[in-house]
Amino acid sequence: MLDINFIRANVDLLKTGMINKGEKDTNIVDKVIEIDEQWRTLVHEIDTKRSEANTRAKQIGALMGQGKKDEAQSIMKETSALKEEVKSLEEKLGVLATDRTELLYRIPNVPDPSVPVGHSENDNVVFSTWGEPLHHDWRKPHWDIAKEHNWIDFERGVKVTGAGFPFYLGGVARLQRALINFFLNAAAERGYEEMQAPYFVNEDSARGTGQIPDKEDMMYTVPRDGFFAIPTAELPITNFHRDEIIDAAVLPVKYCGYTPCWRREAGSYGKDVRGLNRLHQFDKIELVKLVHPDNSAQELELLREDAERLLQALELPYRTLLMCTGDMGFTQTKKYDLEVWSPGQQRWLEVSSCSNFEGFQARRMMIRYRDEDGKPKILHTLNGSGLALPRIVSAILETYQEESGKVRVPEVLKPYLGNNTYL
RNA sequence: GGAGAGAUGGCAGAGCGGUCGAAUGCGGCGGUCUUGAAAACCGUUGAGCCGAAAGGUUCCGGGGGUUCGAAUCCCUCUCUCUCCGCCA
Repeated sequence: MLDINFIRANVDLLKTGMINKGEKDTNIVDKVIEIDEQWRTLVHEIDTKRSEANTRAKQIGALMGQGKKDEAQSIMKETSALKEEVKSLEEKLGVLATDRTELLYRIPNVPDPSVPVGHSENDNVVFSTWGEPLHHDWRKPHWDIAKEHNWIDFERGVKVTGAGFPFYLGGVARLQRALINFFLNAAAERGYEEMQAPYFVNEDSARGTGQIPDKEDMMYTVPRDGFFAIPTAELPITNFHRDEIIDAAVLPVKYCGYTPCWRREAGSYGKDVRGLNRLHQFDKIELVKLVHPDNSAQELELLREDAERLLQALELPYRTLLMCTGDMGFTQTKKYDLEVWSPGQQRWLEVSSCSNFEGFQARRMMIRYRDEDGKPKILHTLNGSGLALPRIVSAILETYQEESGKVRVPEVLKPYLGNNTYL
C-alpha cells in the first residue's frame, strides 16, 4: 500500500510506473484521490459535529452537578438530534473509508528508477553470471538420477497426499537436511538472526504481506481455524514486528528462517512442473530485513550478495537477473532473481528472488521506527530466498553427477554429510 | 474439552457513568548538582486521523449496543492466567 499523500503529490510518476508495470487502468489513481477528497471533507464535518456534541455533553454534566435539571434537559434534546446526524454521516464515512482502502490496495508499488522498463521476462536484464553452464550430452535430468537411486518417490507422494508432495529418501533426504543447516549457518554468519516461525498465519498477517486480497488463491487454508498455510516464511517473519515501533538504533534488523512452504499453484501444468521444478510443498530458507528508508537500496544489493554467496559456495553456475518493470510484481520497487543452471534440463531455474518493498509492506503492517526527532516513521522491508531447496537439489544432482551415475557431494556440504565423497 | 478469573500507556498498576488520554511507581529523555558518575531534586515522556496553523477528533484487547455523556453498564468474539481432564 502506498501513502495516500505520496499518491496525491506524485500522480504522474505513479501512473507512469503503473503503465510500466503493465497495469492498463490508471484511472484508479484519480478515483482514489477523488474519494480521499470526499473522505477528508466528511471527516472534517464529522469532527466538527462531534466537537459540538462533546461540548454539550460537558455542559450537561456541569448543569446536572449544579442541580439545574431543566436546563440540562433542553440541551439533551438538541444533542440527540446532533447525535443522529453524526451517526448517519459516520455510516457514509465508513463506506468511503472502505472504498478508499480497497482502491489503495489495488495500486501497485512504483518501480525504482534503476529498473529497466519492459513488458515481459524477455526484457529482464542479465545483471551478472557466475560459472560456466555445463552442456554435456550424457547428463540426465534429476528425476532420472533420483529414480535410479530411489531418492525421490513422487508416486507414493501422490498416493499419500497428492501431486506435488513427494517423499525424499536416503541420500536426497540427507542432502536437504544438510542444505538447510548450511544455509542457516551461512545466514547467521552474515548477521541474520535465526528464527523458527509458525507454519500457519492468520488473516491479518496474510493481509500484511499482501497475499490478501487478490493472491489468496495461492495459499492452502484451514477454514475452521481461519489459518493460512504459509506460501513462504516471509509471512510469519515479516509480520513478527507488525504494529510495532522499532528504535532506529537497532536497524537494520535481519532474520533468517527455515520453513516448509505450501503453494496451491493452481493452473500451472505442462513440462515446467516435471520433477522438482514445481511442487505444492517445498523447503526454503528465507532472509528478511527491516531497514532505515535511507538504506534500502544499498541493503537490496547486500541481500542479493548474501544469496549469491550461497550458490558460489555450492559451486553451482548461476546468473542474476534484474527484473524489468513488467515482470517484477505488484509490491516490489526492485527485484533480482537468481537462476541456477540445470545441466540435465539445459535451462535456468529460479532459486531466489530478492526484493525491495520499501514502505509498501511496512505501511500495511504499521511497522515503524523512531527517528532522532522522536516521531514514528514507516521503515522499509526487504526479503530474499537463501535459498529454495528443490531446484538446488535438482542442480546438485545434475551438476555433480558422474557418468557412472554416482553423485558427488559439493565440497562445502561435506562436513554436513559425514565427509562422504558421494551422496 | 470443563469450571473460574482477567485484558488499561515501554513495563507495573489505580480508575464513583460526567474536566479521564487516563492517578501513582519504574523505565526513557532534558536539566540542576558533581572533576566525572551515582543518588537526590525539577521538568518532560502514547498513537492514528483532519488541519498551513491554532485547534479538533478517535483510540483503555476486537466488534456491536445502552446513554445527552462509557475505560467504567450490557452483548459477543479473541486472547491470557488458575484449577480439572487430555497430551508430544
